[in-house]
Amino acid sequence: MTRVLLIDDHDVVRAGLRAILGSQPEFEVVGEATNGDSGVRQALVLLPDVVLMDLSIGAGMDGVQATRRITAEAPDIRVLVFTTYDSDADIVRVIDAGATGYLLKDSTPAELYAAIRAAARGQATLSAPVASVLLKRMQQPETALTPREAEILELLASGLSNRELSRTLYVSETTIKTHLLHIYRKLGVDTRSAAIAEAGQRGLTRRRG
Amino acid sequence: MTRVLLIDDHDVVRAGLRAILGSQPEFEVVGEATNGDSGVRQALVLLPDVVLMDLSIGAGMDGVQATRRITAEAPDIRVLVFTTYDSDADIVRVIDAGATGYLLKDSTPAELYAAIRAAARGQATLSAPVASVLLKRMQQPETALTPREAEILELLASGLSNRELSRTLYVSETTIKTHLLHIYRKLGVDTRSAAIAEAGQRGLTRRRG
DNA sequence: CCGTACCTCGTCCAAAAGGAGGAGGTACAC
DNA sequence: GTGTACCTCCTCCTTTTGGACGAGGTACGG
Repeated sequence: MTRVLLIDDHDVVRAGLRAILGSQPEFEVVGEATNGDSGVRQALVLLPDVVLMDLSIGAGMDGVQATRRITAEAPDIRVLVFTTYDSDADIVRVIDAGATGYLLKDSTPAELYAAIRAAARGQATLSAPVASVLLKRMQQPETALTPREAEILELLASGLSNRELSRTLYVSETTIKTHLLHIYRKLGVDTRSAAIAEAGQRGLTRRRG
Repeated sequence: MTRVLLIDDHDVVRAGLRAILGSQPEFEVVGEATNGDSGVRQALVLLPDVVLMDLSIGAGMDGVQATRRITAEAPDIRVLVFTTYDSDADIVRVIDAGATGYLLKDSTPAELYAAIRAAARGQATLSAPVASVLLKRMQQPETALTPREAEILELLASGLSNRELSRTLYVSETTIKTHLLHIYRKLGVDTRSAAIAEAGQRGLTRRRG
């Protein structure tokens, strides 16, 4: 029996996961949470085998932070990211945060079962589009953004100035400028506008809402 | 009994909707489709009271086109858009295509029931964030971009500098700057980065090949 | 221990962009 | 004709970015 904790702020998605996992005797949904704080708390109390984590869980602690907390404080819990976007930046950051796998929400039930089983055994699973993003990145290592750079690019793409970036991330404007220059080189551009456009092309942006 | 057709390419979402609607005797899920073509065909055959339509249903006919087809050929069917994004452009386009309502996927079951009941009676429903987008737009009609401004914003969003814009459009940099200032005021921003981000949010950008 | 990658911060300078204000031209509706 | 909306261009000024250095700190694997 594999014990699963759901962290997702969409009622419909949680209901779907309950229905799909409930139809298989090998899985048991032991808890649900709709935000990062509650999710982390429940994970540490319930100690599930696998956490199914949505990355876009709204206000407060986001999915990446929640993943980091859980894997840091309870290394035996496997965090399987289950989300809508294949944002390049998110993948890098959440895997860096300790996630065991990354599934897109258009996965079939069979893929979901397999991924949870694999995660419970500690094996990694990536959705095909996600895997291809990472593979492409391996083949062209010079374009690989570091986690920090990916984070900054994502904020950049939401329209922040250097000053706003520095205050958001609690570092100096100089640091922001340095990161941006590195990002520009890796993206092959020389203005922030082109970097934002390129980020959009590469699907590195996050939608609001 | 309200007969509902689901059009969504996510297994998990369809399972969730089945579970949530199935718990209420007033609703019956009479069919499911995972793409626009199949969805339109089923709608015209099954003649449900309400279609729950995801806008991002991948390749082929998209959600807006499918909505237009269904409402054009079977005006008695109410199309309730049920999707993740509150993209400004999508909302306007799909309502123009004849959708009766627009719900975000983070709606609660109660909101979903109410919206389907309302749609079955022909009444419109909009999620709060969606309604606020439309209201804001109604209240500030001066935010409409002129054709020239829209053209410049689109080029801007591809990363061009003022000089590149001026050369592309055969006008002076001064002219570009003037247009940009007008665009900034209409978009409520004061930097090109924020304007690009805003353009992305409003779906005003074009993807290059 | 050493090398490497990453994140951080600094200076100095040049280029680009933002902002205010004015202004001439066309096209079109009333 | 008058008014309005739009596109075009100008000057003068401040602020922001981009670019080219260097450099200290941490973390990690060989």
